[in-house]
Amino acid sequence: MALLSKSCVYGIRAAILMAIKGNEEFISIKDIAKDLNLSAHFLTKILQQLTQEGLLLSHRGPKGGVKFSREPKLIKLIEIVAAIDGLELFEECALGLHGCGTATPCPLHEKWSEHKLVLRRLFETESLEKLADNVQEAGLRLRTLSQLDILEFNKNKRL
Amino acid sequence: MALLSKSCVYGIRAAILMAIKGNEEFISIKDIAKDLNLSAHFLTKILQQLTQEGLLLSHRGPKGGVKFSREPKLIKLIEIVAAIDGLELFEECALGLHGCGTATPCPLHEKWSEHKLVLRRLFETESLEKLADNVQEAGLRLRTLSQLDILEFNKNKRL
DNA sequence: AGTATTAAAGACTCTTTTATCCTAAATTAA
DNA sequence: TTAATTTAGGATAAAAGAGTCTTTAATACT
Repeated sequence: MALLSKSCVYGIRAAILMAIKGNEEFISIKDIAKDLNLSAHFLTKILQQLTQEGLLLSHRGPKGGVKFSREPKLIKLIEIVAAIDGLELFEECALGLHGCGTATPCPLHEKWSEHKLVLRRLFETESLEKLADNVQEAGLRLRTLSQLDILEFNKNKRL
Repeated sequence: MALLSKSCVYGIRAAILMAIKGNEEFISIKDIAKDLNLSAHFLTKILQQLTQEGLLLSHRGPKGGVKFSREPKLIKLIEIVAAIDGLELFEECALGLHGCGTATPCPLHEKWSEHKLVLRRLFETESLEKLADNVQEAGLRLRTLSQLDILEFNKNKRL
């Protein structure tokens, strides 16, 4: 099991890339998909969810694409997660017990509910702009690396 | 997305129940399944994985069942998780980027790798015996609650 | 020896997630 | 108005996860 679904991490990667490109004009989903090496159709579906949640504005036709409805500075990672995976991760019992809570806790309840808060705080704290800055300043990555990419990286120390 | 797969939480619940029952004799999987309100066949598959990993001993035939290969005191939660879900959760990049690491980090790498350690520690710290004690001392729960169960609980403050 | 019991193992089904493909609708620009 | 571009949306397919069912193998007890 991973922490986040694939759809969710694709959505996050796309959002960070969009934040890097600024939020002046609409950015075509096809271009984002090409940059991230993802299926454009699939990414379209994922970003549609962000549009429906009001996180993105979309525009059809030539010069169309998507852009954030607010400054990326103000958008926190948890908003992307909430729109795609939901907040279950930050709210549910680790043992999946429905009635788990202070009144009727599971044996992990106390430890896990403490931990959930920390995890949630992490996602609430990171803004897209900050993550975008990380990427640019430190030359961080958004794409998975193929063997070829790794060779390339070793030469240029950058992707 | 949940933190752990259903198989994994079923395995954990079963293991805690087994720890509560002590580790003297083989316990029949059917009985465990009945107690936890799970499908016996499905639980058999899950516990098979724990047997194959050497966490459990199994025995066929009358008076057969499963028991821990070591004292439940010595078995940590993370061993169950490792056997069923694997350690991916505690080792992988939050954005699912394969080459992510100190050399070629993703924008979340630093924060998440710090956090992964804390999460891992949580699962490494909790022993089955301790969780079993929690359940017994505080009257905690291992089953999901039906509406009927909740009424029952409100009467007796215990399940 | 025979029978009942129990885990192991495999076939199979159902659901969800992931992914692809095609068509429709909106929009721009010539 | 026509053509090109781009998101929206639905149909479909493939893969993984969740769950059921049947058969087989081992074992204990009579």
